[in-house]
Amino acid sequence: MSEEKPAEDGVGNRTGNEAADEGGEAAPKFRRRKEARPDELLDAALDLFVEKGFDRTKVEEIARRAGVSKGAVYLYFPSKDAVIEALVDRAVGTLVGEVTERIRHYRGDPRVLLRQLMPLFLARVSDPRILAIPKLVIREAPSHPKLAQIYRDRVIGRVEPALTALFRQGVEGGYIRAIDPQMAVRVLLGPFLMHVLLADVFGIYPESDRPGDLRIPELFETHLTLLFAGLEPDPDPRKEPTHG
Amino acid sequence: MSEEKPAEDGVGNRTGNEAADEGGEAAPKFRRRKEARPDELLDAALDLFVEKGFDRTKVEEIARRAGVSKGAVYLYFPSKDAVIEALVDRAVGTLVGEVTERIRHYRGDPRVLLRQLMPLFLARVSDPRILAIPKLVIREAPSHPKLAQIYRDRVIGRVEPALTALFRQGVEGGYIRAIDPQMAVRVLLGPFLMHVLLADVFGIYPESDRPGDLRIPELFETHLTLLFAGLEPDPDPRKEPTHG
Amino acid sequence: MSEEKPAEDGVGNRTGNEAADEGGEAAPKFRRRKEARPDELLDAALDLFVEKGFDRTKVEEIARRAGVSKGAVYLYFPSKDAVIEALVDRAVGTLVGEVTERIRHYRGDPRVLLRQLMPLFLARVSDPRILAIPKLVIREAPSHPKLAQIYRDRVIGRVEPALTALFRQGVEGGYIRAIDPQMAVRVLLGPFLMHVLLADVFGIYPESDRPGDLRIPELFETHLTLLFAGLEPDPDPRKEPTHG
Amino acid sequence: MSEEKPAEDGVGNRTGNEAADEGGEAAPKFRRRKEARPDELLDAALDLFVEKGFDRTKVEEIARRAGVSKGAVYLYFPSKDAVIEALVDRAVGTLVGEVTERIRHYRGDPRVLLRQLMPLFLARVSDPRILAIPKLVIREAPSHPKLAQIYRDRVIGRVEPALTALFRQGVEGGYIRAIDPQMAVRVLLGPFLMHVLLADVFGIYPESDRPGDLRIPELFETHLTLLFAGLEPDPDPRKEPTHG
DNA sequence: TATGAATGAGACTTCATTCAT
DNA sequence: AATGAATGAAGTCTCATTCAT
Repeated sequence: MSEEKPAEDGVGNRTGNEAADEGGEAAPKFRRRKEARPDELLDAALDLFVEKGFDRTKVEEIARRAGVSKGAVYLYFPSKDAVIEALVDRAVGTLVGEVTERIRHYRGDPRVLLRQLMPLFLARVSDPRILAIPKLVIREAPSHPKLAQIYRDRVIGRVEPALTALFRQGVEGGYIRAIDPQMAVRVLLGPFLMHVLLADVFGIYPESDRPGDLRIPELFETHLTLLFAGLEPDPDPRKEPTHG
Repeated sequence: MSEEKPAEDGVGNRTGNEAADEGGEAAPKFRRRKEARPDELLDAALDLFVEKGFDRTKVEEIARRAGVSKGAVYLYFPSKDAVIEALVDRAVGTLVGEVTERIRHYRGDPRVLLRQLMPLFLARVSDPRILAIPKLVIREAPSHPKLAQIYRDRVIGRVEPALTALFRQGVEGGYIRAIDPQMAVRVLLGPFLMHVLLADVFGIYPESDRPGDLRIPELFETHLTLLFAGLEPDPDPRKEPTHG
Repeated sequence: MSEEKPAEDGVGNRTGNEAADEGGEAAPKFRRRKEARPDELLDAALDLFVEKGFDRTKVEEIARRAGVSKGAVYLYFPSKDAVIEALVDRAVGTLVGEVTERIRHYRGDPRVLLRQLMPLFLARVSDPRILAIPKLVIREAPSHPKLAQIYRDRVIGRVEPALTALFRQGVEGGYIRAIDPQMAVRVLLGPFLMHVLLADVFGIYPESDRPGDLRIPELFETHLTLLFAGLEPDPDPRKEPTHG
Repeated sequence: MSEEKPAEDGVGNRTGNEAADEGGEAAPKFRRRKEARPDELLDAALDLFVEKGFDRTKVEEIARRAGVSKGAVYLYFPSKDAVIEALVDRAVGTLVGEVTERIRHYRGDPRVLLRQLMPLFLARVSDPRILAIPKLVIREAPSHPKLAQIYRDRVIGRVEPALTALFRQGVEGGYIRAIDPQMAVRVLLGPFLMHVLLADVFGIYPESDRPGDLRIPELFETHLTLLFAGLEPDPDPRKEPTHG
């Protein structure tokens, strides 16, 4: 898997050129940054949408945070709706293609692949700017079906089937317990969603030395330990304990 | 646990008296229903908020759906904000007290208690009107911190610590594998959240004969099988407890 | 002049039967007070109109202060506008007839008559409930021309010409200095208006031991001393001082 | 006293640039007049407030009269209340400082100074736009205490004490009759107030060739003649006439 | 390309008035 | 006669979008 390719899981690829602005090349003092403008606007919009929601964010605020005038927004985007759509569009831009391909072609114990993919996923989940996109989509989807559609078409609709297939072949190959592959995907990903929303929506964080610390690695550890142990094929069905 | 007590888990207690109204007579015009009005309005508002979001729902729409005029809404609620707050307030009204108490006082293998509570939780999760509330809170929390606060104070803030304690004593008693109790709560509940949001936000349902079927029981089955097996203490340490 | 006749100058004749209500006669405990209702409503309305202005006073407030329901107001008055009109109408009811007649028929030094009328006028000006009416009219006249009309037709339009005539005959008879009679009326009455508005609008009261004391008698004393001395016919025109 | 300084008595300083606008060119459409807009709006608002009262004037009317759209009002004022406050604020802007200082430092017969100030005061009282402000304040004070406060702090609260002091030193210096200085201020100013309100509220004007003529000079003449004669120190107490 | 003044549809909220009870 | 729930017109204020400069 190519780690050097930026944002290949399509969750986010912020330009991150804030510091580079007047950077390397010629860089005249008042250089126009035509090409950067849309990205700066999207960055500003993302912050605000996450913070206050789409409807409560004014176009002027986006402009102000991006350092341009209200009218300038309309030079780059035909409407406010177009901004949020472009936002999600940009984030899922380079897409998850490579990873899903890798998952789809894998044959063997799913746990082995999942363990390999772990650092990548961990990195994604730990980056607030990347997490912002699905959180935004979840929140605004009802009023912006297009967002849900984009995200589904380009991210979830690809990852979910791939993971489902991964579990299915794992079951069929006898590598893991015989479970419903589709449901297993929910089990695999759900805890992270819960973890993030608990913190984001309700401010409920795990106990930690550092305030606001999500302790993502601990979640990974706990979750994968449980899941991987649970996935172990039953060596002797008669011995299986029945709880409750 | 008293199943006859309505809505004791505080997730929702809709009046459900739409048909009852003033009893058996001849449907008394459209006046003098002071008692029922607030609930009718909240029902209407819930539908609309879930469907289109708070900001996109007009007060007049709420009124129209409840069969009254715009002004009537303000006879019962001082503002539009008050409506959504009352909505969540009503839903968490009778509260989760009993269940959390039961969880908190339990001693033994957590899996046994969780299995017992399963039907109750399953019923909750399967009722769209009950699920609507947390979905609403998740969506509107950033613009209505009060909602998040109510839900945290009355529901999550009680359930989460109780479950954490449940796992903790399970670990300490040697009934289950030594995992981080807080993270285990995310693992326990996350899959349901993921399942519901996948369907709600992206329209991604598990394959099923019936369209729109969430197949909650299958999720339960898969999730608990994996989780319970995963929780099994490591057989090696000879210390293995006897479940059930 | 008959001092026993109440409110014959038409500035106000509040019922003042609040205490007498359950008074003298049979007085059953829950006696309906049909006839008193309108007056009670007007009393309540007057208080509120003076306090907050007509537009800012709600019909329900009037009703509440009068101890009845909102709907009851409409049993006695066809509209909110009708209330304020009835208010002024009632106040100018018994009218200024007698006094104006007396003024109109007087012949001689105006100062003599004015001195005689002083106690009556002083009583009027010192009663807040009576003063409330002209203050109300002044304030609401632009939006309720009818009020101004009533007050002009029944009070000012009678008093002003009478006083003008009084001064005119005083001048013609050589009793007082040759001044413009119409303007003299402004000079006669203006200081009281100024005094009252200064206190009412700006809270500017004369220095006094008692806070909120208008010290009306002192104003009378000062004003009449100056005016009466000023009215003295010039004994010797050559002696007249030239100031500035 | 510097007559060339505009509006130094703080009663009004309308811009009066209606015709000037952007200078002599071709009337630049209806845009880009940021500078003038607030004053235009205030002018429009003043007219309407005086005509119909604050509560009965719609923001859209103010806008229309100023030749802009409803929303434009909110570019310059945060609320409708702010408009009326700015109105009074503007009017009392440059303030009465100079005049009050002059009054306060004067020593001698008050009548001499008052006679000198007469043209100034006459000019103020004769200008409808200036008179509009106190009339507005009187009317709206109960619902907008801030207005009364501004006007009291900046105008009346300065002029009244100054005039009181003027009379007091006049009495102490033996220049005028021994009267209560505070009450004398009411006597001095009241007739003008009465005159103006009589015309404004009730449409009662002095007889004149020109309809709507206030005949202010005649009022001045009559009032000052009476007042100044009345203020003359009693040359021989025994000779004082006792009327009534 | 960029600005920001201006627009005006539309939302929330108020409250005089009605009317079934 | 009295109530107070209900109505809906009307008003204040917001903000996405336009466009002259």
